[in-house]
Amino acid sequence: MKSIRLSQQTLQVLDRFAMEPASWLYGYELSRETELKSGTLYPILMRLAKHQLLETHWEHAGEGVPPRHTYRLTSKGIDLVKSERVAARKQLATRKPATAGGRA
Amino acid sequence: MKSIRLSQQTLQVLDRFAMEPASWLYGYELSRETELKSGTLYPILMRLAKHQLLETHWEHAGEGVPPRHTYRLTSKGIDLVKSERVAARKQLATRKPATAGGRA
DNA sequence: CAGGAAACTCTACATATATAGATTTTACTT
DNA sequence: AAGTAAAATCTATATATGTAGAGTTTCCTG
Repeated sequence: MKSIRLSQQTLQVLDRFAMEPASWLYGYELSRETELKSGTLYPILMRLAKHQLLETHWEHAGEGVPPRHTYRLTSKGIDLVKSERVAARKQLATRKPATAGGRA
Repeated sequence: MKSIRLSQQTLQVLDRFAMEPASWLYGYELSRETELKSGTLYPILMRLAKHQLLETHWEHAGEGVPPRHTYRLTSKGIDLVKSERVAARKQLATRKPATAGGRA
């Protein structure tokens, strides 16, 4: 399996998951928070799940309540988010040296 | 529990179920076939279920497929539909005598 | 770097279930 | 029959998930 492309939109989604690494989140909620359209978001979620960065689950809330398709970071997903953070910091350091921590 | 009101729309729905008394049907399908709007249809289904004329079930079709809320006639529902049919025939007979079965 | 293939995004639409609140219909009571 | 209370319908909107297909971006290879 080819490795996934970490577009800006995909990173946005991963970052939202990284805020609460243990929680199950569902599409509509994510679409409100990231302001990604469903036609962008759902394919991203499916790709992330296919690459096992997210695991999925249909949540049964109750009798009259339609089940929700929920997603959560796998440990592989958590690792990826962490290393992406490191990479982002490094790149930032290269391009804009010492905005924070420079001489007073 | 007060007995349910058998409006024209409710009878339409019951009749559709009576066409296939053993099958589970779901809302969207019924809304296309009866041309009832979802805002009319879903409350009818919920009322019929509340009165135990229909039983309900969330159908899990598969991994990528959202579950559907399906409904089916209970035996009580089947009885009611049958007796409604008899009642309708009687009323018809009273009002329009012998359109079918008259003398040749 | 140019060209093409694959991956991805975006717009639009389809599928699916449900609720809020205004209006209408029905049933009950006098 | 008129009043009224309850029940049902209807319009509009929200919630929720997904796909098709056009267009764009990215990656890879010569």
